[in-house]
Amino acid sequence: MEQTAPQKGTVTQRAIEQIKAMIGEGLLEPGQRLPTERDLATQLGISRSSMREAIRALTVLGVLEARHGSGIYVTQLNAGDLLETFGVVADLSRGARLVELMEVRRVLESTATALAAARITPEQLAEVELHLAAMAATDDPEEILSHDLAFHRVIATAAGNDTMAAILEGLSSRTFRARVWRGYQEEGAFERTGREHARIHRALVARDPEAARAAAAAHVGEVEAWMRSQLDAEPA
Amino acid sequence: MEQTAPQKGTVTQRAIEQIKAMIGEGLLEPGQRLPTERDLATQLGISRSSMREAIRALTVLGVLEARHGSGIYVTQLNAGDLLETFGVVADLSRGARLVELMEVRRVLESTATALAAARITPEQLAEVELHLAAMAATDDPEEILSHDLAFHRVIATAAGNDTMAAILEGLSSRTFRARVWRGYQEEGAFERTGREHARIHRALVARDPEAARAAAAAHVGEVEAWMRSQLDAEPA
DNA sequence: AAGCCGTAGTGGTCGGACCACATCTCTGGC
DNA sequence: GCCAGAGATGTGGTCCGACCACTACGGCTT
Repeated sequence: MEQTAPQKGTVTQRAIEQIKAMIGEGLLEPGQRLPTERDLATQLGISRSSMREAIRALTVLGVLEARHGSGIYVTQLNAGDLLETFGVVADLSRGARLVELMEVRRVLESTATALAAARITPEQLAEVELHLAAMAATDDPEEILSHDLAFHRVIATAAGNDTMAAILEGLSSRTFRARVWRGYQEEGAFERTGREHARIHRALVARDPEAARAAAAAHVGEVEAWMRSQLDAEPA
Repeated sequence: MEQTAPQKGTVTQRAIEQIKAMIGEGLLEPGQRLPTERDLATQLGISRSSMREAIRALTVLGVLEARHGSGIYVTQLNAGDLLETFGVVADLSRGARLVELMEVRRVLESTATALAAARITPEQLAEVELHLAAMAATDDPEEILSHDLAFHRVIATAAGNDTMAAILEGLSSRTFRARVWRGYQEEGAFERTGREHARIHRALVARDPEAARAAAAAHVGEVEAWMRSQLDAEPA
């Protein structure tokens, strides 16, 4: 009697764990192509349907990538691939957790900005200035939001920690930011964010990590404080 | 001609987005029971197989929960539920990204410990001391690891930011920590971590946030530095 | 030699059948 | 009358087989 699978959980869950384990043990390298769904199902002794569910699960986690007509591949397992799901959290959060997320962002963003102050390259600094100018040149909220995101993305990248940058990216996902901004910008917070961005930029130019940390913390803290007030106003 | 679905992406992906949107718009409350798989499939005009893949995807993301024989439910959407996937990232990361993750953990853990110093309750402090004593009382690595995790978990909880605590939890997932410790503890780092824990505890007792921040940063920083050296030693 | 086109192979979708489990209902005995 | 047990019902879990949509490759045509 061969009892290779000790019957724990659903077969799909088992398949997920097994594939994860294969990757963890290095049996499957990033970018590598997996056997076909049909073969995988046979190998693990389950039906193709169940195997497909397992693959779909690992796909949304950013571990696998399915290309129609071609095959299933292991992703590069970059921080960005794996942390994409972080955006889901931000999009589904409301009320108190939004504030908590902003607190996390404040901590990480200020650290990232401080690191960037020490490490940013002239090219990256030029890019920062480009987005800064673009924000000042228009009053289209959509465009401003777009450059705002890019502004912080460049800085996060310049910090040199891809993982941290990926997390911050998730905490700034488009729908998330759009939701916050909707009410925020209507209170004349436009020019203030402009000043704050300028202050961050000055700190980067001066290569002053502490000033950069303070400026970034204040910048995110402003939004955080506003959200806190909103939360108190209508605790629904 | 009704073209409700403008044909973008796979039907499964569309189903995932639609359910996510329903939750985002508040049509589905946390804890609420969804229609049956069969009904949902009919409503969205897709097959049950595809719907099941969508449900499975949202299940691994911690958004939905399927109970065999009972139904499908929206989770409480707690930070813990949604950020459980964060552990996957930690488990699948190697080499440089491990160091990056530790850097993120250092930043968040030091902040959380600082917050805890200001907010921790006597009960929580007693729990901290309990794990501290337990770690000193045994030399079984498994048990020490267990209490080490609990030690930091209590502190993270005491910080009052569930989201931050959930992220730190993911960054300390059992398999992740076990992998790091395997080589780490063999270098006489046992007593050092003991001293570091004691230092964190003293800062908490003294309700000194800055001392707590420094102690936590040093604690995580030690491991981080060790990992960096390992990375340089064998850049494979 | 270059481009076209057919074909085999792959993931994507579908429908149906059956199983395992949870829950409620109805029955029977106490 | 009440409670425990057996049954019926409905649910998610698994499997199968078929077909569609797309990609990639190779041979064919020009």
